[in-house]
Amino acid sequence: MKVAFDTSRAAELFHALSDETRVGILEMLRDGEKCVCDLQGDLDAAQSRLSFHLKVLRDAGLVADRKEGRWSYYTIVPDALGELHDVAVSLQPSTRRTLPLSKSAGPCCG
Amino acid sequence: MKVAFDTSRAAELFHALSDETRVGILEMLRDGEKCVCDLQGDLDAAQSRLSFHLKVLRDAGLVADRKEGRWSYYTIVPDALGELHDVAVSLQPSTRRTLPLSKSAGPCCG
DNA sequence: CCGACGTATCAACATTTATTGATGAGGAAA
DNA sequence: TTTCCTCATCAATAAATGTTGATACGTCGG
Repeated sequence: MKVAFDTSRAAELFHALSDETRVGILEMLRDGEKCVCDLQGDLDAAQSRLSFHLKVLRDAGLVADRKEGRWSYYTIVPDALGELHDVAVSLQPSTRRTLPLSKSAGPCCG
Repeated sequence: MKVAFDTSRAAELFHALSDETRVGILEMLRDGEKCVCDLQGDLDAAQSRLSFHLKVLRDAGLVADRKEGRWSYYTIVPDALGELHDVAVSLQPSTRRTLPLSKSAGPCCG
């Protein structure tokens, strides 16, 4: 039973979220579109720093941006969070698992 | 409505999984306990490298180890994957979200 | 056209993380 | 006891990542 699962894509998603600032950004975007200056206010981050982290999220496909006048608005990409969710589920131990002591004929490394 | 959500814990979990080797380890552990040498065989990793990544996963609480004779057996900690799952769900955009054009009185940065 | 604004990008630097090879600790077999 | 096996840890180095301040680019208001 092959797992519908791309290891490197999974790592890419996790990597994009491996920073507290970036998780904070997603938390804020949870309830709708925000421009950079909104985020800058709530998180306490310099503009270039925020821009950097937004780029990381964008490159991973977790957020999308939209330009309007001089502002950039960011939103969550729901599909990407769907992927994340699927990975979290896929990693859960399978019910049909090798029992700890099933190797009674001797230890591992046969 | 406060989100049951610890940003720094979330980042910690994601960080631990932000590496392809470590995701690969969890994939293998999905179907049961494995000793380091088992992992070493299937993933193609030097022993000290594997030990390093296992430590990262262990420090994040994602795996647990058990010593038996000269072997160390590793297993997934289901609760940690539960946390991961919860975070993935929590990050999904709320249904009650700010509409993109709800700020009709003018752009952001009030 | 000019200056202010919002944002992206860049260069330089600091910090963190990963890899490798060597060493050490504890258990097991002879 | 001696030696081998499995694994953890360390030191050194390499590579990736995050931060800061400066600069550049497009847009808007005057």
